[in-house]
Amino acid sequence: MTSAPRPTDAELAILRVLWERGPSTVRQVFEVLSSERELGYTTVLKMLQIMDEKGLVARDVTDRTHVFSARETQVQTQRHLLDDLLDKAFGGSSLSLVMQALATRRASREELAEIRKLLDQAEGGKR
Amino acid sequence: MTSAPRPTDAELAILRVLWERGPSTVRQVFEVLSSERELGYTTVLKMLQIMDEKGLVARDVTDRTHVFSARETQVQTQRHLLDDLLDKAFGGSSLSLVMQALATRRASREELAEIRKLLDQAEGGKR
DNA sequence: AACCAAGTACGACAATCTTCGTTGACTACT
DNA sequence: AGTAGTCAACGAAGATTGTCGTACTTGGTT
Repeated sequence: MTSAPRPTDAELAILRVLWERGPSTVRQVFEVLSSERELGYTTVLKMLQIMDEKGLVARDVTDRTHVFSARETQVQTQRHLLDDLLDKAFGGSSLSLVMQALATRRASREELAEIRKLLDQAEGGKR
Repeated sequence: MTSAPRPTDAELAILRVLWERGPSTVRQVFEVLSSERELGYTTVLKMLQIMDEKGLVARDVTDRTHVFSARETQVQTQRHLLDDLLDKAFGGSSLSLVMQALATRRASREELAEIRKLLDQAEGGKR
């Protein structure tokens, strides 16, 4: 069996809720999502059914009201998505990816300092 | 008119060729792509027609054999994709994105130095 | 003028994505 | 027992993606 496929945008929105809230019922996911945008309860349900089939989420059927949880951690998924993007759009060059990421100007000064610290560690560990 | 939509995987493969080669005919793109994997000439043609409609590529109709070129530079597209991913999967935190990127791939010491230099510039510009 | 190679356009198709409406089952309360 | 509310399952519809086959067009060569 191949590993779980890349989540779509709508699937990612659901995963975000699962990562934040932890294991949740359809209704709980629906509440969060419907407060952000218009969508129906059954839409979320169907999404979760599909994501279950794909192996993106796990489903606890113990109670009548099923409980869903993300199968991968947010970090694992992030890594996969980044890896994918690296291949598809950056020719595998993590350097240019990082450069672009820093150039978006969305990084605050604190974040930059944080990254610098990380760089120190990375270089230290390489010695 | 909204800006060009996010290119799909197949579209990115074509854009890669256009970025490398510069403005190209369908046949030229087809040659490159079909050497990597099996696909038909008309598939590439159709792809480019769609990408033209979407505004991802420009088309020069002067000659009978049309010439297509990417409307955005590789860097611009990379930035958009990164921005998108940042929103959808990283909660807008470029810090964690960069951390993941650095953790995923073994960056060489030269690359790390390069990134450090970039950091200096970024911080300097913020002052 | 007739023909052929190379090009574009059109339409179709299966697969996937996203969205629901409807139905049937179960629960809890009268 | 009957009824109102909650829930999962099913099926469907419209949009997008990725892939071509076929048909039409045109410019160059006999």
